[in-house]
Amino acid sequence: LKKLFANIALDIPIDSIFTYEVPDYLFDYVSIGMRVLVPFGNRTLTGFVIGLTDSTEVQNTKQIKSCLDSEPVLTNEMIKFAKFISDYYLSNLGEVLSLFIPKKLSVNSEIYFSLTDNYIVELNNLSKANEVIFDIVNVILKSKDRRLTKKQIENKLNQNITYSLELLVKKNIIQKEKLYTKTTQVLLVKYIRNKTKNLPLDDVKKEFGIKTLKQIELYELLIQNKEIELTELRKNFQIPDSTVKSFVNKGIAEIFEIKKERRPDNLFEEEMKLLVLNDEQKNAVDKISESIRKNEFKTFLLFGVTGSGKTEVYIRLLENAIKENKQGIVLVPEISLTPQLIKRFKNKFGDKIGVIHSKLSEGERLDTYTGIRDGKYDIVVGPRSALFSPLKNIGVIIVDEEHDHSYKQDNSPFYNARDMAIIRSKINNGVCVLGSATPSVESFFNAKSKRYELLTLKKRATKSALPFVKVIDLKYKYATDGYDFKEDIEKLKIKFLSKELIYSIDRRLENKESILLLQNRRGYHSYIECVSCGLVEQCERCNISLTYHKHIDLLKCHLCGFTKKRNFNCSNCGSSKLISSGAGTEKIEEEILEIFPKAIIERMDSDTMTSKSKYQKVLSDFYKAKIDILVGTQIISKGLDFPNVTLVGVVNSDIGLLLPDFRAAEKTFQLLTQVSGRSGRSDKPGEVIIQTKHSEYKLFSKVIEHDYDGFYDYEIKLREMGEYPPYSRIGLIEIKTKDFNVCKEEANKIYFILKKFKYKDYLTILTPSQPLFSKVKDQNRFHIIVKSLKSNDPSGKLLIDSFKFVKENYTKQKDVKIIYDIDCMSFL
DNA sequence: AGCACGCCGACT
DNA sequence: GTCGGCGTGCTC
Repeated sequence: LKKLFANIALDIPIDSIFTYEVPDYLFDYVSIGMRVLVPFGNRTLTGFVIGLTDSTEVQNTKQIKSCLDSEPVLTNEMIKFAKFISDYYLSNLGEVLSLFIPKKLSVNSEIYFSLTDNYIVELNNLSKANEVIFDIVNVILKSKDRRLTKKQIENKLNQNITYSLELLVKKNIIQKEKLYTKTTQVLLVKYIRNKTKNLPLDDVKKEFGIKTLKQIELYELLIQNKEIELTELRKNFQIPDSTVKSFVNKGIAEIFEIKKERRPDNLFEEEMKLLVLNDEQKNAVDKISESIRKNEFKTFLLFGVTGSGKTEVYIRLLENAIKENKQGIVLVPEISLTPQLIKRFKNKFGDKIGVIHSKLSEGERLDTYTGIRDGKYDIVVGPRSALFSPLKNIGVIIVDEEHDHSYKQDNSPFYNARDMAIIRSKINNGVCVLGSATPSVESFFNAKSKRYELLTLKKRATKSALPFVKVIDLKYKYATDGYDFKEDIEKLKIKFLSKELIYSIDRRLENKESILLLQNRRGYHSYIECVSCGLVEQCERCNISLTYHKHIDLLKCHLCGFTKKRNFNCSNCGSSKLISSGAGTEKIEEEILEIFPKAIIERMDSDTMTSKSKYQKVLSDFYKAKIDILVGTQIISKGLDFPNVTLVGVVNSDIGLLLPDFRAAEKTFQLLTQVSGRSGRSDKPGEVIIQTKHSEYKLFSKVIEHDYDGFYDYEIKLREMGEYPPYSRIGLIEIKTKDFNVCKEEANKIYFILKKFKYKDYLTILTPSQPLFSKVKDQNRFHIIVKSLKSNDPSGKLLIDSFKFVKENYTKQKDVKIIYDIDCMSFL
């Protein structure tokens, strides 16, 4: 008798594929790309079928329990793509494959504990019962379905209960049951319709004996409408359920269900503008569209200054792709996934576009997913996760703001969606378009070396000029004395705003123009220092000072979220002489309000933008010029297009500039250029005022001149000298554990394993070091950085193999966490 | 990652 | 003997 085996990838952190036997009844049913339920230890897990064979070396294979899909949810293309990611980023294949499927669609088993029917009797029989036993019984009794998992009980009682639980099971007081996790379901909406072939009311009265007012009302409604939603009957027509029920019982009407798609609504309104492309835009659209038409894999770098109309180019490209019966993905950084951008795409593509973002409900997520899979949408817009959309015929993948660091996932799998967009395009013989006003040094290097085709948009689409940028060095801020103010601001204790900036704000307010103020730091004061002993209040769990947040009157850790009350005396020496320094958005908002008490000011940072609607409201109000000044973190720097903004102020551009990161200058240049681009987008000329204490840095003069090329030329030389990307790949191994010495020891062990790697001489392996945040959430951290020159190792294979070598040879100690991060973005 | 199993030590 | 805390090793 012939047997069939399936290779199954599971979403668990084990680097292995498992082999299961396919039972007879699934023989003709199971195929590659389907999800199946498999027994795993004493659990049941959802796995992906990635291969079928008729023989196996594996002994004692178990059988697949059931098949979850009637047709594959993963295509060969997706599996191939996932294999690449799994190999490149050293992550488990099942973990990568699960990126293609909404989490809540996976079925897993969970063991629940509930009370037996005669638990009271058995409890009394118990020779000696301790407190824990009663606690467990009580907790289960109080729970919703009278059943809980072990973890849930442990969380409620705050103690380990393994033994007592097993004892209770043995004594027949508690029983175990295996239940499956609930998956998100399709939404079915109930409708009612006439069953009497629209008999006139009088006949129905006679035949079915209806008489009450509500019944007559309902019948009239049924004649007027083919079908009505039940909730509508209740809400809009006040017809009670009992009336509906009586109709069903009498056979006058019937109830049926229709699948309803949950679509998130969009509050932002913007008129649809008819835009004519300029020559540069037209050229870009033509060139890229041609490659799309020819099924030619190619990567383009669309380098367009802020306001040059990149979005319009994207829209035309997608239009052309649809004409060729192809589909497209648009990746955007999460924070620029604004209602404004979505609205623009929706104006153009209407119902053909699916939007994904982090604030979708589970139901909305599922419906968007099935919509994409069933071919309802041709375009998907979303953050990095949208790269895994189940489109069948991808012609183009667009990565907007390709330089943005949010494309890199900061937990496993550590993929960079920008780089993987290129890979997925290649697999699909499609085109990848990287767009930015401030391309990453890596991408621009690739364009210059002809790996990508460079397309440049130098002109602003609206013909408005680029804003006038001025850098003010706060070391010499009194040089700007002599302005004539209506109120004497000398009397106010203004610490963070230069007179020049204040003066400009004043002018804009007078002209009823809007102002954007960037302060890339949350909170009120960044730290509190004791004058007597110099102690800075630190987080108890992290190696970072605490930030004071005035609106909640608490000190907050920006790494772990820990909060504590503010002390008025130094916790070290007891001195009451404490000084606060450094300003966050809260403090800036307050200073502005002191100077301009009549101005309408909103603050936008992750503390205030707690909900989607709040975010939409502020944006919408700012667009309609109901807000004069918007103060915010980098959340405000990208993608927003507000015609009334004529002044952008950067309160402190040194935040981030002085960090020990080879990309610090690049990041600052990008942030300043991006935020500058928000100014003067319509006919009114824009102005930008940048405050710094380090105007001697090269990047400032390049921001003033809007000279990306100049900045690049300067920066690329530093990269070459330091053997940094794009000349090399950087891999990071992070070792995390509670105990400092253990952490150091393990880091050294791994370092010495790396030193035994066969091709170690081709790599630069740096000795283990403590990162800037050497402790986070009570975990000490060590970093080992490995650089691999692309001239030696073009595909990165050597670097990846060296990490694989560590994985194979390092035996993990308990509680030590190891992270392998290829092409890491940050070393902090 | 879970989970079982088994060893050990503390406490009646 | 009872109870709870870990460490170890396995999962097709």
